[in-house]
Amino acid sequence: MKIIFFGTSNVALPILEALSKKHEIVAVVTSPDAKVGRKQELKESPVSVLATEMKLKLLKPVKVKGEAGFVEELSALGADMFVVVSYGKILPLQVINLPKYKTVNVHFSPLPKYRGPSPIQAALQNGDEYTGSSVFILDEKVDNGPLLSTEIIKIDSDDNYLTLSQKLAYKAAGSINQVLEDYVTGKTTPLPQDEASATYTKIISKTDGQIDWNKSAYEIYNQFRAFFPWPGVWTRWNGKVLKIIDLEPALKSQAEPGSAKNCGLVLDGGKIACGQDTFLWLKMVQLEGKKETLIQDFLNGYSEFVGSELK
RNA sequence: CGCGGGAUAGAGCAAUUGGCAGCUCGUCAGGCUCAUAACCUGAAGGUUCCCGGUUCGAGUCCGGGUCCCGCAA
Repeated sequence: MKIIFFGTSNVALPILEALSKKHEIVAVVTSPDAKVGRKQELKESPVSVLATEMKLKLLKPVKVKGEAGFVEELSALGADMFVVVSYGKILPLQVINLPKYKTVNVHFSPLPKYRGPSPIQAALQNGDEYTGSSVFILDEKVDNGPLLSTEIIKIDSDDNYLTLSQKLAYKAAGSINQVLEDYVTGKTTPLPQDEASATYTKIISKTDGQIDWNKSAYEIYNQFRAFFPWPGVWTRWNGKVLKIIDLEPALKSQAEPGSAKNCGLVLDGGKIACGQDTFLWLKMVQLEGKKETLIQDFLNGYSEFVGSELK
């Protein structure tokens, strides 16, 4: 089958590789190179790097809709199916319906749960034990089309965005060819999603990383897992931003009933009082303008840290 | 030239108007202890990022350079 692959981030990579083993990838569409970092250097997307390595035809439209001649170019490639994984842009119907077998999307949640741009983060942040990946046929609404397959995987208690997205990506890559084959041969019937149980996620922004110390240590830990490595979690100390690079909820036996009235209070050893009489240990932090620092070193340098309050 | 913070002992940080470069931890030696990441005593460890300037005297003031980081994007 001739396939055009749409993808941008790391999670798309294993699936592109898997597809290329069974099918002819006539083109890869990815987001344009973006300026990144303090020096504003242009950086190509992970999918762009892989596609270049694989010597695949690469397209980087700024806009899918408005770009002159883009739809015609796609059409001319004569693909049988489009496959979309974490592309980052919404495709118009005009594009979706071009190929014979339409456009298939891999979404990293058990749809209709967690539709939208941050399903992996949402599962972690909510402390879910299970999540999954879904393959469905795109329609005009976001993550709304009929399902071809859903796979469930367990979330480990120490999984973060990085590890979980890897697991999901490889799991999906392992079955994608079978799912597509069953689809084109008519072995599976696309199943409409249950609209009533749909939930939605939103785009993650930097401000989502700010810690609310009134939440329990476990909620904060889940926030930390969900936003690792980006945007990370942070708080304020002495009016400065303090990034929390690593943290760990304290065991119940380390709790000190009654002392958690001041949420955000720093106790000995870098233990922080959180909501619901819980505590967490800071393990590595970074003050704005400074480097990442082990909490022991940080405490050695800033003797006034213990007893102060994080906001 | 987008905005801003920083570079001082192995690590993390101080150092007042320019005046012998300190603190906590670590390291080493000794002591105490059944024992310990505990406690006591002592020691080693510095080209204060680099180059130049001002000064009797510069970590500190001035000029230039290198590197690191936060924000924004």
